[in-house]
Amino acid sequence: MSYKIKSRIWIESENNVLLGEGRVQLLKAIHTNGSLSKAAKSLNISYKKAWQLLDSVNKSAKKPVTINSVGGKGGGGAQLTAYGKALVEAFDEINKNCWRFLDEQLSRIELL
Amino acid sequence: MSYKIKSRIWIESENNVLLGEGRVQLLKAIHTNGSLSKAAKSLNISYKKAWQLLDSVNKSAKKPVTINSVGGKGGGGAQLTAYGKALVEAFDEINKNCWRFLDEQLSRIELL
DNA sequence: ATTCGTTATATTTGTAAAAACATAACGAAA
DNA sequence: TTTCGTTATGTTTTTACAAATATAACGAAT
Repeated sequence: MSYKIKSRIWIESENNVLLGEGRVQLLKAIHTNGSLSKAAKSLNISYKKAWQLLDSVNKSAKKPVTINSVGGKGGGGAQLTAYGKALVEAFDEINKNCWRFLDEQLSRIELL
Repeated sequence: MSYKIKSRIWIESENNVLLGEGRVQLLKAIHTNGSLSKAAKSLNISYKKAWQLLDSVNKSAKKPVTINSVGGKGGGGAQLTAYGKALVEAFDEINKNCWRFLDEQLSRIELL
């Protein structure tokens, strides 16, 4: 067969994106790095892009996904809320389930 | 809830895309229009882009997906092969199944 | 009060993808 | 043999998006 099926999923609210793969990756990087700027560096994206993504997520979420602090020792930082962590986990699980589902669907096709 | 989950799926072979939503849409338009140029017009894309897409599909498919004829009465035309039709149907079905599956997955999430 | 690495934001520059434009080749039919 | 609307392809222009650059504001700790 040798064909592969791929997918991209995302969750929207009123034509604003809440979560997608990039956003989830960013939230994970924030969690492990403790700041948005370090998270951006770790993903090789500009701080600005990271900030825009995070801002967009926080705006379309029902509750805050991160707590951002500015100034102070170390300059500040950002950390995931419990809600944010739960969202990340939920998204990842749906995504994995989707992959499994699609692989199974593809294997039924005899034409390829 | 009011959140919606969306997806994009595609089938690849050795990092070339065989089918995706745009390609399938194009194949359908070829089938209903009888020519690539008319199909492109109906989709509001340039002929060149349509040709490149179709070429890519035919190159990564095991068997021809369209039969293209150049010259002659009416200038020529393009039509789907039986194999092409079968691929389109298979893709559409997987896609619909995926939508159903994802909606069902989303409905399990209580956080949203 | 100075320092520091952040968050937050605006502005400019660069780049890759898309669109637009142009044109050759084709071949059945009149 | 001329005509026609195609397929097939190259070239240029435009546009959208990402990247780069710059800078203000912040506030706990020293």
